Amino acid sequence: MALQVYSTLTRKKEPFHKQPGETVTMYVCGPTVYKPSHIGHMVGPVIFDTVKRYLTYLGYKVTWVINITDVDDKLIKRAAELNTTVPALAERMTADYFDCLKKLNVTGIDHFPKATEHIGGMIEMITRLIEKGYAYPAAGDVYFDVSKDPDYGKLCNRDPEQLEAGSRIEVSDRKRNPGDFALWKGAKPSEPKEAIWESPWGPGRPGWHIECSVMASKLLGDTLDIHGGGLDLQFPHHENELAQSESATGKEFARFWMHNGLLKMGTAKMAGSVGNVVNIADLLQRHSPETVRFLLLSTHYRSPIEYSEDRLTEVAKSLQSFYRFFELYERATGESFYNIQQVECDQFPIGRPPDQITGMPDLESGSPGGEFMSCMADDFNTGAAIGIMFSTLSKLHYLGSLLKLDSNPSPYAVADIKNKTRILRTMANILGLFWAPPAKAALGGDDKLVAGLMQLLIDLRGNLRTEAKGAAKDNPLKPALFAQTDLIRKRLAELGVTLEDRPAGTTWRVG
RNA sequence: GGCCUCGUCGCCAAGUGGUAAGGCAACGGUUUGCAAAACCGUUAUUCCCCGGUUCGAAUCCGGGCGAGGCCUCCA
Repeated sequence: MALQVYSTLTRKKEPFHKQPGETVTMYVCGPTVYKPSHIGHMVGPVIFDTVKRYLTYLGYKVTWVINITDVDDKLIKRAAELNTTVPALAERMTADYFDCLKKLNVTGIDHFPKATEHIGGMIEMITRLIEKGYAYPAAGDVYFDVSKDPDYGKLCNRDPEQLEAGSRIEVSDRKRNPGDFALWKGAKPSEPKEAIWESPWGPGRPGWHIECSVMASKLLGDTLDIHGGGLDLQFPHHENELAQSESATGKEFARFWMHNGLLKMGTAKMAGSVGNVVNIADLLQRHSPETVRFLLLSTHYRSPIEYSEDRLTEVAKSLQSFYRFFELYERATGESFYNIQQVECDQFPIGRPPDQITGMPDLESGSPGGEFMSCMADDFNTGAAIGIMFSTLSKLHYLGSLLKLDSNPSPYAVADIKNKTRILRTMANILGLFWAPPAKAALGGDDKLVAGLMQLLIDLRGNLRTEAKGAAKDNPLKPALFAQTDLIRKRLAELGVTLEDRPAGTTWRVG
């Protein structure tokens, strides 16, 4: 099956048709940096990071841009509240955003343009729009005239005439039509001077939508292959971006509009405006970044995801079986799962559709499963792909049992499991999962002293076990010795440490 | 009022015309000194309801009922 991508513009899946050339250009709307990031802000980045990983695996080069909106009403207001400047606040919140991305293993973003660094380009585009008759200045502001754009509303199926019916649109006698939106906002007396720029229409700052149009074309060209963002940005933000850009350039703005579903808190979406946000920094106190990323990828990207502690706990539980396998793998092979080389895909030339990637639905072939690749080719169906990954894990565990990896593996068995585990490693790489071993750190598990003490305890308990197992059946010491070994295990469990007695020796872990 | 989604096992979730993936939970069994982990097996004749199209529908169409998003800032 060749790669199919759902297009918001046509409301259906379409064969992925990029522009000529090997590079895929992708633009995703980023945050307004006035508050620390909440989990909802990470949905898009995690999804599009996975999209990039998959496309890269197929052999495309992907250039991905996320913008940083560092000037806007909310920033001005918030900076005043905190008695700081807009640039200082923006810088701090941008750093927070970057930190969150890094923690969730979102590594593929190539450029983070800032709105304030592209004011000149915005003035140019606004000027061009005025010259072409799509925009008009009005008392220090500049507005886009929606009545001049014949296909305005095509992205969201909006009729400009009906926009008048909606009474929530900002009323302004400067606008010619109710649906007109600001390209440039004249400065108000109360606004700080670091948020004011000179322009042909007087001092002010850009409207919200224009920055994306300008930065996208500046960095990626007039036509994007993929434009992404949250579902809540469809209207008016993306509709207006599209109208501006296509009016200014006369070219198609984006081949594919992809919109991710929103994170919900109970039944309502999580958003600053609703006041039900969960900060990422807080969240990561309770759950690993991997758990969070896994949750975000476990459902289809266009569906809403409900955030809940229970859900995260459940996901964390399901990850355990992967970790158990990684440990088994390391015991058996002496090598870390995290260092495995993925199965390369470079035998598949650029643009070659995934249906030509053959072989491999099971563990017998050396390339990552056709089933997995088919799921990803079907509009990046990560939920189904994760299902395949679980099945693959099961097969590997089963193989591990057959090969007796935990007691006396033959060199053949070790070689076999090493070879087949590469498939799992490859799937994980495409989804951006299992990038680093889970920390034992919670209880000091990474500490050398703790590790030493644990080994001491395990050795002493091992002596007791050996003695108990060697004792005759009717020896009264036998149950007493076992009682001691069980007590040690029980007391450690109370501390959150699990002991596991295996043929080759006892292992321990936190959790 | 307009536009747009969604409703699949106790919970989460794939599947969008060919006879219900996967995870969590639960219950049997193997293994283990006992555990833990792992393995094997069981768990939706049925996909919110009612009609229709079809040889065939969870999937398409019509009508209900229910939940949500956008139309104002929002990832």
